Amino acid sequence: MKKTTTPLSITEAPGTTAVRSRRKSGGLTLSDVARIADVAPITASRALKSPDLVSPAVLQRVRDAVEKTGYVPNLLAGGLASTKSKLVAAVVPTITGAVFLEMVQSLTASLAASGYQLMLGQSGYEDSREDALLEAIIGRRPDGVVLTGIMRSALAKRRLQVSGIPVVETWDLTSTPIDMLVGFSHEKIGIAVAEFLHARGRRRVATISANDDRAVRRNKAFSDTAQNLGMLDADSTEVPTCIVPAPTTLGSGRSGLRSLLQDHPTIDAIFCSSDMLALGVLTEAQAMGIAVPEKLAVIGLGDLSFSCDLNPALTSVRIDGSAIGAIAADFIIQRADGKVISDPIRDIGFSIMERDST
Amino acid sequence: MKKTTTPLSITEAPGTTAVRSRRKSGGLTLSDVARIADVAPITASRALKSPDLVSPAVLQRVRDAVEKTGYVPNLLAGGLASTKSKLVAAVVPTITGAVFLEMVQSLTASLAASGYQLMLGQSGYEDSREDALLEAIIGRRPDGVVLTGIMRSALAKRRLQVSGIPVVETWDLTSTPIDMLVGFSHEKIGIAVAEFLHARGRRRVATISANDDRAVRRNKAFSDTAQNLGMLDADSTEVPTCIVPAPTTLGSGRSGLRSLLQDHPTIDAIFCSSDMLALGVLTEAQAMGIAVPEKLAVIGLGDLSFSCDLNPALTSVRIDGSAIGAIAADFIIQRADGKVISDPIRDIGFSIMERDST
DNA sequence: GTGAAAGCGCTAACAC
DNA sequence: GTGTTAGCGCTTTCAC
Repeated sequence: MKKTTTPLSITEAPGTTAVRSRRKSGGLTLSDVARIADVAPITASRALKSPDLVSPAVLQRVRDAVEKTGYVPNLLAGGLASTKSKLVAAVVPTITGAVFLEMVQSLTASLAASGYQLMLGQSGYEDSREDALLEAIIGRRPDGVVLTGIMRSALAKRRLQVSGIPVVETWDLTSTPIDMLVGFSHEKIGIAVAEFLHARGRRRVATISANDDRAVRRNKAFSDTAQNLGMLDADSTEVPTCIVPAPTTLGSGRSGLRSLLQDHPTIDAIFCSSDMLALGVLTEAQAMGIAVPEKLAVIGLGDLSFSCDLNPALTSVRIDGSAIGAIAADFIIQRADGKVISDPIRDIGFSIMERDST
Repeated sequence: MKKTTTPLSITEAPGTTAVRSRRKSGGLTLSDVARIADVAPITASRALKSPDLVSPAVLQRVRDAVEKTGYVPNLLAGGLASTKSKLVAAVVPTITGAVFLEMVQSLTASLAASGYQLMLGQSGYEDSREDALLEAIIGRRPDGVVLTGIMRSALAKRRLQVSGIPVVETWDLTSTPIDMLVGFSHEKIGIAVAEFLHARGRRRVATISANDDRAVRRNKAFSDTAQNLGMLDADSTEVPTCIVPAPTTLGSGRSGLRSLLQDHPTIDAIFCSSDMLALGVLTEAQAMGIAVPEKLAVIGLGDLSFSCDLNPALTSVRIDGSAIGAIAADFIIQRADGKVISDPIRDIGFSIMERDST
C-alpha cells in the first residue's frame, strides 16, 4: 500500500504572514474517501467514474470507503470541473395544463435512466417571466434545454445560441429552430380536423379555443379549410369561435358551448383546443339534453388518458407527448456524448383518434 | 480609475518545468466582466450580488460590461464557493397524477420568486428508484428537498439527515419527521368522510381506492368508522372495496363501479380515492342509468379544478396543494436565510366541498 | 494503473 | 468601498 503524503511545507510569498482560516463546508469529500482507501483523490475519482481504469483491489477499497462513510459526490464541483452538469432544464407554459405532462413525465424518466436530472421551469404563458427564467437556466450550465413551443423572442434565441447549450424546441415546427426540434404542424391539425368533420357530414362547425399562439394557428387553418370546403354560412368568412383563457378548463368548455349555441344555434360540430374543454362541452351538452354525436359532434386535442373512457368516448387529436419527451432526451444525451445528430428536426405528426363523440 | 494588474510572475517550485495548458471552458467569466469594467473580480461579484456595497460609478460600469457582453453568472461555481445552490429538489410519485400538480406548480412559482429553481424527480410509487434519486439529489447539494409523503426507508431518512439539507415532508403527518412537515391526516379524512355520508343518510357505503399507502390508511379509517356507525352489513367487518392501481384513472372508476355493484348491488355511496376515479363512477353511473345522488352518492378526493363544474358537481375532499407548496417553499427559503422556523410541523387540514353528487 | 499539479469560476475572509 | 488571497470539491493534463 502506498502512503499518501500531505504536503510538508508551502513556500510562502514574502510579506504574507497571516494564516487564513479554511472554510470547509463540513461535508465529506472525495479526499476523505481517498484517504480512507489509501489512494490519491484522483484514483478515488476514477474508481467511481470509470471503474475499469483502476485495479480490482483499489476499486474494492474505494467502494468500501464510500459505503462506510456514506459519501455522496458533489455534483456542483464535478460539474464545474468537467463542464458537464448532468442537468437538463425544461420549460413549460404551465404544469397544470395536463397536455404537457406526458412529455415532462417521459423526459424525467428518460433522463433519469442516463443519470440526468430535470430542472423544471414554468414560463406562465406570458413572455415576461421567460427572460429571468432563461438566465436562471443558462447560469446553471445545463447539458440541455427543452423548450415547449418555439422560442419567439429574438434576444432569448440569441442568448441560448451564444450559450452553446444544446436546445430542443418542441410541440411545434419551424424552419429556423435554435438548434434541435421535435414537433408537429398545428396548421396541419387544423386542416385535418376540418376535413375529418367534413367527411363525416358536418357542415356547421365551430371552435372553442385557448388564446395561445399555437391554438390560434390551428384555428386559422381549421377555419380556412372549413371555408374552402363550404362549411361556412354564406355571409361569414370565419368559423364561429369562442376564445377562452389558457390553461383551459372544463368550466370554460361548458360556458363556451352555451355561448356558441346562443349566437349560432345550428352548429353541428365543435373542435376544442383541449380535451378538458371537450369534456366541458360533453358535460354541458348532456345537461342541456343535446345528443352527442347525433346533434353535435365533439372533437378534442391532447387525447388525455381519460378521453377514451368517457361516455361517449371522445374523439381527439392525439399527440404523442411521451415520444416528444423521449426523443428530446435522446437528442440531448447524444449531444452530451459528443455525437452528431444526423436529423435534428423531427416532425412526429399526430393522429385523430376517432371515437363515439363524432 | 484603478488599473487592474495581472500577476507578473509566479514563483515556480523547484523541479517544475513544464507549463501546463489551461483548460478554459470558453465561456465568459466574471473576471472578463471585471476586466472590462476595470475592477477586481470580487468587486464585480459584489456589484451583481449586493449592489449597495459598491459605489454608483462602479455599479454602472459593471452593469454596462454585463450588458455589453451578455454575461451570465455560473451558478455551479457560485454554488460551490458559497455552499448555496439556489436549487430545491422535489420528489413526487408521479407527475401524471394531477393531485400533486397544484403543489408542484405553487412550489415552482414560490421558489422562482426568490430566485430558486426546482429540480423535479419522480419516484414512481415503487421505492426502488427512490434511492438512486436520492443520491442524485443530495449530490446536487440543494438548499432544500420537498418530499411527497413521509419517507419510510430508514436508510434514506438517515442519509438525508446526515446530508444536513433542509427537508420538508408533505401530504401526510407523522410525529417523527426527518425535519419539517406540511401535511394533513389521512385517518381523519377517512373518519370525516364516513361521518359525512352517515349524516346524509347513507348506510351502504363502499370505496374505490388506489393501492398506495396513504389511500389504504384513509380506507381503513373510513371502514372502521363506518362499522362504528352501523353502516356495515351484519355479516361483514369491512366496507366493500375495489382496489385499483395508482395512478388512478377514469377507466378504473368505471370498472370499479361495475365490479362493486355486481357483488354489492345495494350500495348507496362510494368514496373514491381521487376525483378522476369519481369522474369514472359518475360516467359509469350515467351510462348505467343510476341516478346520482338519488340512488348513489359519490365523493372524491383532491378537488381537482374540473370537479366543481361536473354534472352533477362532484363532492370532494379538498386539499390545498397550493398551500402545501407555498409553505414548503417558505420553510426552505427561511432556512436558507439562516432563520429558525418556530413551528416546522404544520397540519393544514382538509375540507369537504359538498356539492350535488352527495 | 496511479499520482501530482493545476485549474474550473466563483465567493468568504481578511486587509487597507 | 475595493482589493488580495485562498479556497469550495472535483476533474483534466501530464508524468511515471
